Amino acid sequence: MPHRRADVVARALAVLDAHGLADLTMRRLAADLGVRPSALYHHLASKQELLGAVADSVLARRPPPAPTGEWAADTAATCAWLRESVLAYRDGAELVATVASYGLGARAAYDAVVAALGPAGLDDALTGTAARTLWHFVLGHALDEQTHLQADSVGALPGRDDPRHRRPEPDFDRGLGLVLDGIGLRARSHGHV
Amino acid sequence: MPHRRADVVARALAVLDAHGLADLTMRRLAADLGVRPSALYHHLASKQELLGAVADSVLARRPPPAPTGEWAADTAATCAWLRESVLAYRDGAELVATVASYGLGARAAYDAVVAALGPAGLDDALTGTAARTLWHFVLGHALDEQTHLQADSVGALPGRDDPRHRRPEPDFDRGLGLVLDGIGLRARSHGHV
DNA sequence: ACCTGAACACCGTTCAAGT
DNA sequence: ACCTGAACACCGTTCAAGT
Repeated sequence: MPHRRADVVARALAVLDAHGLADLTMRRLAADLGVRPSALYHHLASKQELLGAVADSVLARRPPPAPTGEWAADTAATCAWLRESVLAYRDGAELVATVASYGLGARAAYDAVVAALGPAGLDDALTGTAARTLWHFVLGHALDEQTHLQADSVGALPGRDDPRHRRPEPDFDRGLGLVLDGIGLRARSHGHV
Repeated sequence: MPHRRADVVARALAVLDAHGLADLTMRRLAADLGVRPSALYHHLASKQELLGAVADSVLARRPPPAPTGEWAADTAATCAWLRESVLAYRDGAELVATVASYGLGARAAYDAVVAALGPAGLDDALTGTAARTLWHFVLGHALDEQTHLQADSVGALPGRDDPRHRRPEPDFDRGLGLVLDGIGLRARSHGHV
């Protein structure tokens, strides 16, 4: 039975999650679909386009939270959504960060951060700066976790190396709080609430 | 004349700067040195090791600024140094970010950020969180510039697309200020000075 | 010590041709 | 429309052998 573009992208997502970004090759994906590599180019123009579509699938698994108008809570919720979305798939953070930095996808997710930030009342340029700062923080942090770099080895204050402690949310929340407070100092209504 | 490891790494840095990270392959580097690809493995165990060494070369071009004890000024200066270091070579940000996230190098640079932050008096865990937040901000921001994504297209508030405006330092400085202020709220002496 | 030669197991992409 | 077959121009790495 013939495949459609959506089948190819869905299968690519499965390969990503099962084997990682390094093993998500056009040839392996083709083999997985029971087809020759050249057949993929009937559905997609390039591997770049495939990666963009897969990244968008990762981010479409769950929709971003609907804004309530409280910028700090909305922004925190949107960042948490982005984090959870990329952590839900193997190498999700690396994929989304790469795709976004080459402008191949993930636009809706970035726009969701900008939208959440809106009611803070920053001027356009500063809103963009704040959104990019949050974007890099969330993806960089998730990337550290997923390449696991066991989190504190990029990390590692000399002398602090407990073997297996998850250090899960607290580190993310504290870092996010840092940035949100910095934004809060510049928001229309000082003190981010 | 035979080569030494340092020659190989120096040549790799030249290839990086002239042709970009995608073209920095073992085969191309070997050809550039007038040698067969297999000869490189006499000097380096793997391409990963090469990339780690090249990243360290990028960061060794200039030493990080010496701390003065004023954490906010020192941290800003160290971030500026990191930014300038990676921007000084083609694809420098991508290289350093990748190498760091896989734990292959760039440790001294990260430690310099931690050291600058020291006098802020945060506890160890929060110092690490703050340092990683800054690290991701600086490299993510530089990456956006270098993949030029023309800066505001990860970016692009809908309706704001002037064609060719550099938007150089201000955006970086404002983003950095955001994070530094967030850190300042948690520093021993509130208000980051 | 430093390198060659030859191989292994891969890549992304194009394009004429089949059905 | 969807795919095959065959090719092109590449990858990183290993290993026996040369000097």
